[in-house]
Amino acid sequence: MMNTERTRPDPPVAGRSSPTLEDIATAAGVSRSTASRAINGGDRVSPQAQAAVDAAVVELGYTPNRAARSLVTRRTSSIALVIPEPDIRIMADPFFAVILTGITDALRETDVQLVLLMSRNGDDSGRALRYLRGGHVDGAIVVSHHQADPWSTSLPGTGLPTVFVGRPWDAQPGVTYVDTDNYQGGRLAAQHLAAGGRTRVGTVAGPADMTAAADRLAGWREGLREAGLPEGPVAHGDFTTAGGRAAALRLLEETPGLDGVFAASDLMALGVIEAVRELGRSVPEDVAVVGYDDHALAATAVPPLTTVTQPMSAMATKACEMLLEEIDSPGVHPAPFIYPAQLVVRESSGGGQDSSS
Amino acid sequence: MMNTERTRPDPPVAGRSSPTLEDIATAAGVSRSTASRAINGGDRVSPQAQAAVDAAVVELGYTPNRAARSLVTRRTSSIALVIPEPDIRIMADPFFAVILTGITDALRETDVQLVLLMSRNGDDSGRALRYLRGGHVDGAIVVSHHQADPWSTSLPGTGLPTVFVGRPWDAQPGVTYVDTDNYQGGRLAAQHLAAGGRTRVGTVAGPADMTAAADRLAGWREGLREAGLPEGPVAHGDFTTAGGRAAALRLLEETPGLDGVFAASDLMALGVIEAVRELGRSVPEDVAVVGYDDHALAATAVPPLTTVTQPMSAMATKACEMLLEEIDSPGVHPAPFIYPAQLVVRESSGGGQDSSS
DNA sequence: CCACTCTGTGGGAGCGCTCTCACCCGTGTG
DNA sequence: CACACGGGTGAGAGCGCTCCCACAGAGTGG
Repeated sequence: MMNTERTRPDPPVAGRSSPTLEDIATAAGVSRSTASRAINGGDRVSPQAQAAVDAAVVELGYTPNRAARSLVTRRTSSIALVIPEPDIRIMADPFFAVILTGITDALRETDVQLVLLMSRNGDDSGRALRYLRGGHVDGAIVVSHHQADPWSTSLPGTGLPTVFVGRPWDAQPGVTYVDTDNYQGGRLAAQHLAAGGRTRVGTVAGPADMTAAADRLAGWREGLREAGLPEGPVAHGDFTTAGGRAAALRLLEETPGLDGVFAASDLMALGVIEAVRELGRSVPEDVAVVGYDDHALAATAVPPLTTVTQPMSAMATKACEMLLEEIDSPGVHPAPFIYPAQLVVRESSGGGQDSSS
Repeated sequence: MMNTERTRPDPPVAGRSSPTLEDIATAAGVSRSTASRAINGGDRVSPQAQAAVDAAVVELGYTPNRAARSLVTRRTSSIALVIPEPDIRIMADPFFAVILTGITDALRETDVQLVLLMSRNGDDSGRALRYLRGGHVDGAIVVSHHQADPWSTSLPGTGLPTVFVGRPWDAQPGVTYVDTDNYQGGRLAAQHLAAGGRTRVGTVAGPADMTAAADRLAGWREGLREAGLPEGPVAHGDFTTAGGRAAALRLLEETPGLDGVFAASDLMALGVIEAVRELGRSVPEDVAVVGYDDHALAATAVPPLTTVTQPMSAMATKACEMLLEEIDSPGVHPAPFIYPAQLVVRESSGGGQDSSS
């Protein structure tokens, strides 16, 4: 009646003394070896033995002790997600939760756990690096790679399977990554603006030290060249709305006659729209705006944002699958996987009659 | 044939054969026992031995094998962050990254790792529960607790140290949690609106199955009562902008004369503002709006949002600290920690001349 | 009929660590 | 001078698991 909670006789901390493999073996009337085989996908196990072990597992509520298993297999059944901390603060909104769900999806059917590794600039990345080297995880997914980050250079050398989300700088052959075709995305934006009759266009690019930003900018320039348009002004933002707004203000001050702006992220595009309005001009009538990401906010923005898709969740899932593959067959380095870029036309570029409002 | 599986001399996967404690001991000229003592905060170790071991550790780049240590100590040096997956998709923006950084801050000086555990509704929470029970982590932080979630009832019984961020339903005495004074926050919102001369007020409450939402609503009602205002209409949203907008439209349809709305989150408040404008009315002139969270977006919204602060990052840090404490001294259950609510007055409620724009 | 293979099984070693225990030295005490 | 005492140390026993190896028995083939 008092529900005495057992007053804690056993291990004071995590994991009240749970049944061991030995217990299972005894209960099933087999040896520890056979029990182990039965539990680990039973090769060379008779149906009776298998059934007995299965029953014992259920009855005793057995969970293999990861530490013990890990000690001998030298596998940890966990992978790390590495994120530079400044990024999470800044890019939190569009990026992070989506990546996480993507990874979780890929991990759902495995028993692999996700360990989060946030690294600050400088010293702290040494800490993270040491952790990764220490064999505490079987592999790593690295996200949001800046030029100054040590990951792309120091991680592949350690032999730790690593997959980058977004092409890292100086990607050595053999380095695995997942990305979208940012170059093509930038090109599509330019083509779209040109096709809409815009002639004085500029761009709010992303941080110059990220490949995604650099590629989008390069593609954008190429697209303009192809369309016979002048290159136009470039301002850099930090992928946030505030940064986009500030960059757009610089752009519009420099080139007041601008009639089209390509922002390298949807959040920045939102900032661009703000800026344009603050200057008493309208979107898309006076200035067409194209974003990037196809973030959830893009469709509901006012006006709805024309944007280039970037299937973040799918990319994360893919990255995770590639990592698991690389872990399972070491030495194999899957080729980079690049998702095609795709333009979603909505009203912010003046080209959309698809959704009325 | 060529690539015969066994040509690989050392562990094929993570953790290329790193030095063991034995290696350190040999290098330092002491026994394994002494090396172990020296490494683990050396009690009863002579200065010379300590120095020799320290030097060996640095020289060989030794990292203790967590699995081996964990096997004998029955500690894993990792904690879980449990998040219901639907939440992360919905509440991603304001919530998640901030909590994560808060936890990371608390963990920075420890060697404790964060394992992410996303649980779907239903079956999957069983999976997560089994993992938590399995002794794979030393403790858990549970976030965004809905009434239907099994955590508050099933986790405390397992003896696994657990801290909730946000008071769980049916919080038993002894259950540890961190929260803000949501009741007081709701009350402040009501008082503020009343003080601003608003008389026909309504609220866009959060999901009825979350304590934070329920408490804010209860506080709001109490505040109205105190101010002598009628209770006014209530609509429920899901904490998102779109949900807030929809709820506000219902509210304004039901009570067209509304001159003040309290939204239980900033995102919903943004949706309320949208809705008000769609109906051709203005904020704050026609309708005053108060949000909740003091999200980054609140300050930069147009108009800047009056809101109640909720120090999410600090709460997460605190929760993590309490968890570590509970892990270190089992049996001790820190009392719930409640942050006070605080109103930040900006322009959306018509009360703010603080920030011009 | 004696090799063999091949399936199913159990014994045992050992992964790298912590922790108990016994031991060796000082030094202090009766 | 014998004794206890306690700081510093090393040997050894596992923690729970996987995996190698040996071995029994049932088929195959020469």
